[in-house]
Amino acid sequence: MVAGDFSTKKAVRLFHALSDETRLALLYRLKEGEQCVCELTDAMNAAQSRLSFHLKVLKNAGLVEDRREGRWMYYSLSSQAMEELEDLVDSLKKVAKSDASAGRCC
Amino acid sequence: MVAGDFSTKKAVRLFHALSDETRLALLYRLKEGEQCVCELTDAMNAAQSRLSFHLKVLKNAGLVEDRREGRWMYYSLSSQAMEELEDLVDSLKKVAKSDASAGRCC
DNA sequence: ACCTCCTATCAAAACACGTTGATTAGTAAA
DNA sequence: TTTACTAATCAACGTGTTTTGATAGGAGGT
Repeated sequence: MVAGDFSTKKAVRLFHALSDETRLALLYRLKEGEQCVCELTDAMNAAQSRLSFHLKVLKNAGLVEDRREGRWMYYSLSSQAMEELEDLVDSLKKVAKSDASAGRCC
Repeated sequence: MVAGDFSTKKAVRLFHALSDETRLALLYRLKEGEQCVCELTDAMNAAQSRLSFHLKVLKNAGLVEDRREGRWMYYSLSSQAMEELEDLVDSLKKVAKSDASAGRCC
């Protein structure tokens, strides 16, 4: 366990999903609201299979949710994931600033 | 630009550094305070060159700082990086929740 | 100077990841 | 049913990352 409710694996999946330019760009687009894949491919000028791949990574990390409407798939940010991300960063941040290992080490 | 003061590349580097079990374990150990590489290799039962590699990744991302004292290298968390990380997550989190794309898309 | 200790760096191998273009699946309209 | 459209999946390729064991550098001690 890394902290609180998080398994290390989940934390790794979350951070990995965030560690890519294309995926960050997708997330920032989705901040504007729900969008379908075709809107995203148009706006980002990217191959459909490429975005499909990245959206899947984001979905597996829990960062986005999808919804079908007719032929279209709509993606949106998961606000729950954002909370989790914040918690995770908090758990990293809370450093006791307990100055240090007073003794010699090795 | 992804947000505020961050270049996308910097954000990617930061998240990439965080997206690995070994590196997260290192960070959580360093929360207890500054430690030298030998303490970390002992505690984590890991090859020295492996940790050296991961500590370098963390350092390049700005997440840790190092300090030489005699033969030992001491690593510690960078509280500045933690602030930056928090800002970055904030910039992702602030979703207007502006409901959505009213119109048809494609 | 020599030896020992701690750590960084290197090259090679193993592995994981992202891109591409083609195919498949599912939906809707004609 | 046939056709058109949107999106997911697949395999192949190229690239980047991680691990490993060996080597080199730098600091102290003898």
